[in-house]
Amino acid sequence: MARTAEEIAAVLRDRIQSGELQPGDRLPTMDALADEYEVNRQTARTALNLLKNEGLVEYKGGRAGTVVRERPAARMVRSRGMERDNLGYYSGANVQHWRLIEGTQTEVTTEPIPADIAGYLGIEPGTPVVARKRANGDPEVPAHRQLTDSWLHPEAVAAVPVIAGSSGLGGIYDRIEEHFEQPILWEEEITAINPSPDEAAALLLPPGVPLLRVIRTSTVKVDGRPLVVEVNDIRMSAELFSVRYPMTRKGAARWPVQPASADFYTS
Amino acid sequence: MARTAEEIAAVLRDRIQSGELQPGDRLPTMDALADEYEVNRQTARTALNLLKNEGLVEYKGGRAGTVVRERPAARMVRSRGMERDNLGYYSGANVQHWRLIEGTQTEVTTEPIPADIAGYLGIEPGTPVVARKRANGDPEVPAHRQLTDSWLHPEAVAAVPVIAGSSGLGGIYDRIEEHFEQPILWEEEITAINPSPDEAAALLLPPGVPLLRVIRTSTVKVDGRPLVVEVNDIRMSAELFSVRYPMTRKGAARWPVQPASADFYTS
DNA sequence: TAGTGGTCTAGACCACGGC
DNA sequence: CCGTGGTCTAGACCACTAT
Repeated sequence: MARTAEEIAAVLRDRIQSGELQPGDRLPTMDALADEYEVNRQTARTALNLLKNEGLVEYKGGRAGTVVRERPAARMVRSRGMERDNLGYYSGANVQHWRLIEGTQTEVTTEPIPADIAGYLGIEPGTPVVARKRANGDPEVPAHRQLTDSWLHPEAVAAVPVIAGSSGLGGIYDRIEEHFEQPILWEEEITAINPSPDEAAALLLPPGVPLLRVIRTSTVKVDGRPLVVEVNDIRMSAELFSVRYPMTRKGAARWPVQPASADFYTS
Repeated sequence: MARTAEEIAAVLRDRIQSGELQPGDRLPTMDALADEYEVNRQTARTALNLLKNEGLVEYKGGRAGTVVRERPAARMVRSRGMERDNLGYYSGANVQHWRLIEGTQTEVTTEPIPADIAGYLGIEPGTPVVARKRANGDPEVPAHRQLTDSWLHPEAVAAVPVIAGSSGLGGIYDRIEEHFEQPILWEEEITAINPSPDEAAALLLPPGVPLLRVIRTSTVKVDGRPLVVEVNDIRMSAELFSVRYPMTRKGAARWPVQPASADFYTS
C-alpha cells in the first residue's frame, strides 16, 4: 500500500497516463486520498501538489475540486522564415493578425543589457542599450501570446539613428540594409527555460509549463567582420507552440550527393 | 515583514538575481529563516522548496545545506543542418564524438506508436511500428547527453525492409533515397516540455530544468504526395543546450528585394 | 451553506554528509 | 557526532465556488 506522497502521486500519475482518468475528470479529494491510503491530509495534499507542479492536474476552485488538465491536443506550429509585405520584413506568416495585448504598450527604454543578450551582441554586460519590449497575441485566443524584447547594438544605433525611434519594428531591417548596402543574415537559436513569475503571469502560463525561447540575431558584415545589429528575444508557452525549420544540406550533403568511393572505406 | 512562504521566497529570489547571493553561496537555513521572519520551520521550508523547484538553489546534503545553484554560463549551441561523411548522413557536427551512454543499449522494438508521433507519420495512434531508442552523449562530459527515439513509417519499412534492421541509423537515409530515387526533405520542429521522472533520471536533470525536444521528420514524395518515412524524437536538457538554424528568406523577402512601389502605401 | 484546496503552526522522527 | 533538509502526523483557520 502506498504510504508516501511520492507513491500516491505515482499511482495517480499512472491512472492519468493510462487514460483511466480523462482530461476534465475529477481526482479524489485530499480527504478521500487520506482515507484511502491511511495518511494525513497534508500528505495527500503533497501528492496532489506534485501533480499540479507537473502540469498534469489543476485546481478548479471550491467545490469543483482538482481535475485532470485539458491539454492542447496539438501545438500551433510556427514555420519560421523571413517574409515581406509592402510594409517590410516580418517573420511567421501565421501570426500576422496578432496585436498588442490589450492594456499593454510597447516600451522603448535605454537600459543595462543582461549578460545573456550581451553575449550575442558581443558587448559588455550592463552596457546601456536601446530596448523595445512588447506583449502581443491573437485577439481571438487569449492564451496565444508571446513576449518580444528587441535589443539594438549601440554601433547600429550610432550608424542608423532612426532605428532607435519608437516606430514599429517593421522598418528597421530595411533601414539597416539600406545603410550597410547588404542583406541581413538572420539566425534563430531556440532553447527553453522555466518562466519567472512575471513571465508566467504575462503569458497566462499554468504551473508546470516551460517557456519556449527563440532568439533571433540580425547580422551584417562591417569591414569584413560580422556585426550583430539586433537581438530579438521571443518567449512563448512551450505547451501551446512549437517552431519549425527546414534543415539545410551542408557540404557533402548537398544534393545530388556524390557516392563515396570504395577507397574511403578501406582507408 | 514577509510572513508567507511566497514572500520569503521572493526576498531570497531577489537576493540571488541581484547577485548578492552568488552561485555556490549558502542560503540561510530553514531554522534561520523561521527565526528571522518569525514563522514556523515548515513555512521556511516551503519557501526554500519553491526556489528549488525553480532550479535556483539545490540542497547539497547534510551540513552543506542549501546553496545557489551553479548554472552553466552558456549553453552549448548546436547548429542544425544535415551533413555527410563516408559513412552517410548525420546531423550536428559538434557531437560526432558522442557515444552510447555506458551501460545502455540501442533498443529496437515494434511497439504501439504514441499519439503525438503518430500525428507526424499520419497513421493511427497505437499502430505497431518499428522504434529504435538510444541514449548517447559525450564520454568526457557526463551531463552532455540526449535521448533519441526513431520511429519508422510502416509503408517505408514495407518498401525498404532493410531499414528496420538493427544497423545504426547512418545508412537508412541512403537506402531510402536510393529506393525512392529522390532527396529526402528534412524538417525539424522544436518545443519543450517538463521531463517525466524517467527522462529526468536518464538525462541527469536537476529539478526545475525543462526538456528541449527536437522532432525531425524525413519526407519523400510518393505518387505526388508527401510520405513521412521517419520521425526522430531527440530530447536534451534545455539548460545545457540550444539549437540554431539559419533563417530562410521566403517569397518577397528573397534577396535582392524589390522595393514596394508608392502605390502600395496609398491603396 | 457546504465542500474543496491553501496555508500556517507545532512537534516528531528520519536520512544524509561533513566534522 | 550533530546540523542540515525531508517527511509525516495533527489541528486550525482561510478563500473560493458551486449549490
